[in-house]
Amino acid sequence: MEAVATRGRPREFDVDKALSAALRVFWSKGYEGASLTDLTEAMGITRPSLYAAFGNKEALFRQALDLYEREKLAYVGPALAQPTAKAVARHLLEGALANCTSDCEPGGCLAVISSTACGQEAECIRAEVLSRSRKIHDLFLARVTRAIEEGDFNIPVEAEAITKYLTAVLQGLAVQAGAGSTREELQRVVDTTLAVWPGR
Amino acid sequence: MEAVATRGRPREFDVDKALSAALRVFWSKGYEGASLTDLTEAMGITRPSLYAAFGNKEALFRQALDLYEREKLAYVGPALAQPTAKAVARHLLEGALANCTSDCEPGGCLAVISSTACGQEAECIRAEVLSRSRKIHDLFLARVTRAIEEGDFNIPVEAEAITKYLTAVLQGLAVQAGAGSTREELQRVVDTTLAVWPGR
DNA sequence: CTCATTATATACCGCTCGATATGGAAGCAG
DNA sequence: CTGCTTCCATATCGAGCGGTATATAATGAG
Repeated sequence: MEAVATRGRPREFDVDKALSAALRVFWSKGYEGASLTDLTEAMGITRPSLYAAFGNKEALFRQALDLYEREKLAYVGPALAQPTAKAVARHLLEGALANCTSDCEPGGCLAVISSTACGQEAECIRAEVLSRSRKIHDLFLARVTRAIEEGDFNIPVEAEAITKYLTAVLQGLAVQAGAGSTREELQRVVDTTLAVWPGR
Repeated sequence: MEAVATRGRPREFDVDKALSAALRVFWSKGYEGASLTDLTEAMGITRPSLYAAFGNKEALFRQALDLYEREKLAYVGPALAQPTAKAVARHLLEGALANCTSDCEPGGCLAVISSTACGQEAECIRAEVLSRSRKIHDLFLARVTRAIEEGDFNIPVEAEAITKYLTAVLQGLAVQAGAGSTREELQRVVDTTLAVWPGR
């Protein structure tokens, strides 16, 4: 894609590692809460290096968001491939729980953190995150629609309603994880959600 | 409580109305997202007047939080006084829904917005909000404990688990309301939660 | 009236923000 | 080696932040 420079001084840092470090900062502090000083210190590089490699703060965030979707939200695809609605729900809940309560990563969910209101500087960031969340929502909605046709539910449900219901639980998990709840406590929330799940 | 000044120039603005306006700004932009310029413009007063009347930005936020609890979270008390766990849940869900999707108020929940991660300037604000949230949580937990003793559930449940489960749904409602979901969509989430509720 | 007291209005403070200009160090082509 | 390119380090930019000093206007006490 991008031509490798054959001349000039080579980079002294690993772009992937730096982006990973930036992701962790955004994840724990949000877009506006993460200052360039926070970012450069965590990434181990200087400001000009950051701007040369990633463009600016907003572009860096988008690339961090790409990384987040690619690595941390990888569980969504296999979860949607489960054979029943309840199995889908279980995999989504367990995946979100693992993602939100990792020992070596920040608590909570980057998307939930970044989509809560903040200053107007972050409005376009908010829009970007909401747009990406909607895409995942639509995939989930299609899966639930199929599950209804396949008779996975034992009560009458609307696809949109059950989709947004489980999304709400997942978002609540993220909020509580960010607020400091332990994995054991959140595991019980997951178990409860599955215990009341209306179908197979 | 406070002695009325008998001398000096009288105030030209209504303190309660100004605080109400400040609450709306914090509610829609969060603590750090709300600048003093945003606040003073919405309140219709100047900076020195704000500092004379409320102390500083943090003190203003705490007073706005008091107002929020007193007026916008007033539904919690009556909800917990309902006779069955399901009625409690219904009143909490409907109250939260009304609070999060009012036509004349910002979307979402001030507590959820303020407890999501941001810069370190807001750390003590976060702690304050989390502390207050825990108090409400404890009231709710005690009510659920009583409901279990009274046989309101038709599956085996732990009080802490069901409490945090419903809290998660409520928080998810707030996140979705802040993200722009309509009241009709969120009403269906409420209905779904009640439809799968395990007991009376 | 005068005087003390309090509120408002304007301008400004130091600080941090995101973003850059500048100069030198490090590499490859010839 | 020279010449060119790219990266790193330092210092700095203008803007906005929370907060305030100062001066003026408006009231009641005497």
